[in-house]
Amino acid sequence: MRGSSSHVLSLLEEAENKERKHIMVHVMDSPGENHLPRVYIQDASGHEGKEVEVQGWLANKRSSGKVAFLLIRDGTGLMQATAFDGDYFNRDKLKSFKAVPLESSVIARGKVKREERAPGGYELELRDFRLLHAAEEYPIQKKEHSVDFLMERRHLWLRSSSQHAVLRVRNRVMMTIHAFLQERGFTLIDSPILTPAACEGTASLFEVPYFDLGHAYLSQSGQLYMEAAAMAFGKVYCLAPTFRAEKSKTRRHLTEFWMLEPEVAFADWVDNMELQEKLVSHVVQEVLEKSREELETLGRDTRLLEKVSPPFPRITYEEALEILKKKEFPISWGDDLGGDEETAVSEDFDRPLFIHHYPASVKAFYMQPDTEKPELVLNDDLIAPEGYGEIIGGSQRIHDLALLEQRLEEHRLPREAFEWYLDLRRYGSVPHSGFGLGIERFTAWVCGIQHIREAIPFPRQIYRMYP
RNA sequence: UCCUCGGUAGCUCAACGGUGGAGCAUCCGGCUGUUAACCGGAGGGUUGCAGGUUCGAAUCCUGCCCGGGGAGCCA
Repeated sequence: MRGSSSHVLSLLEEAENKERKHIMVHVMDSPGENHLPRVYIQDASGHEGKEVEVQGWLANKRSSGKVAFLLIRDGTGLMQATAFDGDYFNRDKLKSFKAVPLESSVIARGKVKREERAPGGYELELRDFRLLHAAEEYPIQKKEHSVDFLMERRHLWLRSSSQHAVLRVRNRVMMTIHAFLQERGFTLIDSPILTPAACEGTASLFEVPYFDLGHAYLSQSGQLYMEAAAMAFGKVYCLAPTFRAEKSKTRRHLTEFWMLEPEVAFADWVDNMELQEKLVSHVVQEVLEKSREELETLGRDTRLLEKVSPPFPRITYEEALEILKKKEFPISWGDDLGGDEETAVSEDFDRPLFIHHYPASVKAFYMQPDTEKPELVLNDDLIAPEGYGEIIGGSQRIHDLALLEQRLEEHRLPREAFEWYLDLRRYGSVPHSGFGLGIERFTAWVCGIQHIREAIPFPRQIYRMYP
């Protein structure tokens, strides 16, 4: 592989001739000619003093007359490659690095060296550099952009360190949830995406044509199916996309988002809250421990996250009203709590806050009323601190057939569509409870980002379907 | 659907009734340890669209289009 630096130069000349468009070169030489171990950047420290090959993209570059710095990104990390005027590169050839466009795909070979001045503590002393594909001028620059500009280029924005960090945390959240529930005997049961009718009857639904049966609707919750599954498997959950055709235009809403929905048979509303606080605490602590680097990249102040451990403070809806009245909110019994109200109440607490026992009139038809005060239901909302709002909504479900029938009528829901659901109350009905956790809201809170659209790889919003 | 803010160079913004500028990006040149590197030079504009007021409009008025933030709804 000697003479490879002239290889760079020739490629660049070729690029100039073609006005730097779409240069593809063969990467693999005849096997065995240069058999360097291909190393991922996150593992580079284990190869100190050895010659390795790194495959990636050019994230940034700097140079002076006799030294060039090439910052390479490979998905696992960032590594600086250095080239000097010396044995492997002369001054002219160093100059040619300046012409390699950002985000070009490259293969770099050299010796791994410990270097305090390099980002990450290690750098690659470059001996050979290959341009796999010379990028066109990269639209996302090193200085700031508007969110709109970046969202139009979401497919490229994913490469930036902040977005990379958020989605790595999301990955950690998802995997930790699965592990937590699996270890506790839960079975993953996938709910259908195409459904025949509204689960809760209130929110608007996305409608899709469905052969001779007319229309299907994209699922807005897997809960009713989870209730069926809980009667078969005891402890179940789904973690799946959810669709809401509401014209919500806020930082807390997406039209397509992912929701975790556990459901447990023989569990009451208190068991339900205990499961929620254990799950939330465990996931937060796992992210703090195993995704610390990502949180640092995001500049997340983790002091409040460190405090997230059971038990969470619990107040009733009526106690929440008292707090709001002291803060001079114009609210009266029977009103639902909006985002501003939730934030105002949660400000008094330094941990996630349960608000339970809401008026039945503002909640879904399937929620179990309190025996003493039947105008209240055995539900809970979990409000994240720092203004991130509701991340969980949960409740004990109605197990009595007659009561559920009555509720369907009151909510004017088509009974036919719910016959199967009523069956669950005909054949061995039991008290049972469950909840829904919004993955993007949770991830946004843990990451400390302002808008949940960055917490999903390709957000769907009312005015955005691209890319 | 409602409230509110905005649309000027490739990007982020300034100019707020009197000849459209800056930083970054791009191109050219310089620099031996850079960290969103730095220094010098060059090119780059139908000010979202349509109409109106005015001697004169990016700027004021009307309508439309597009987007941001928020409300409602909820995860």
